[in-house]
Amino acid sequence: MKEESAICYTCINENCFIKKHLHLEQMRQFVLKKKSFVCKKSEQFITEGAPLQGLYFICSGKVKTVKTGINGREQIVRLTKNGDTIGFRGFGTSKRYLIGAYALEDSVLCNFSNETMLEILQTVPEFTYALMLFYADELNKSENNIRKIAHMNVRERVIDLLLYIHRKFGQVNGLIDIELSRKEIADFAGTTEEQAIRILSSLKKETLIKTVGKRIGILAIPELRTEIMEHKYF
DNA sequence: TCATTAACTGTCG
DNA sequence: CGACAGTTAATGA
Repeated sequence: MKEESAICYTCINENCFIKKHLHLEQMRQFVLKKKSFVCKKSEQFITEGAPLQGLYFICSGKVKTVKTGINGREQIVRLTKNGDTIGFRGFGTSKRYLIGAYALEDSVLCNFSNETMLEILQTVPEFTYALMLFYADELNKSENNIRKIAHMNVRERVIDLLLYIHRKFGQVNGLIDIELSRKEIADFAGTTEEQAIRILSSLKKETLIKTVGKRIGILAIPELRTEIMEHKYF
């Protein structure tokens, strides 16, 4: 990728952490140190346990982050899209990445080195404060996820995932705008591919969703939502 | 055309 | 609910 096209000042990702603080002139020196590159679909750009190489920001595309379990089964930790940040969990404390990351489609990634991140955090308080809020929010989400995994059955977890990707990636022409294999759906819901397929099939029979190849469209959001409603509070 | 891959189904423990 | 076997459809050397 030409470094030029990924210069932050012309970037369209208004929700990107870097972009949001670009009005501060102190940021200019740091942005220039950024490295951008392309990661093709299904390629891995962070290896679990590899030494930290700073933070990644998604300029365009979609990415999944995973943790590998004991039996070689993968657990998808997050699904992320352009504007999102990756690799922040091990940042600062751990010397190694705690997750692996794969591109779900051809993606452009921006990377800031550990040193550059440190400099930004020490010289731009607005950025540091925003990042702290971000961490707090992420912590809250992850605690919610623990509860989900503990109390929801497989069907409910799949439904929860469908509603989540529907909200996060949106629906185009009646189909959710992300391509996940059935295996990946299973990895996110913490189950096996076959189980995930069965649940999708029954949801389809109940005309709550529809499928076109890999793509999934949600037909009855309220019905699906009520099914997992009881897990949202107590 | 053959081989590979992914979605899907049936069944058993 | 997970694991294994087996079918089907699409894709591509």
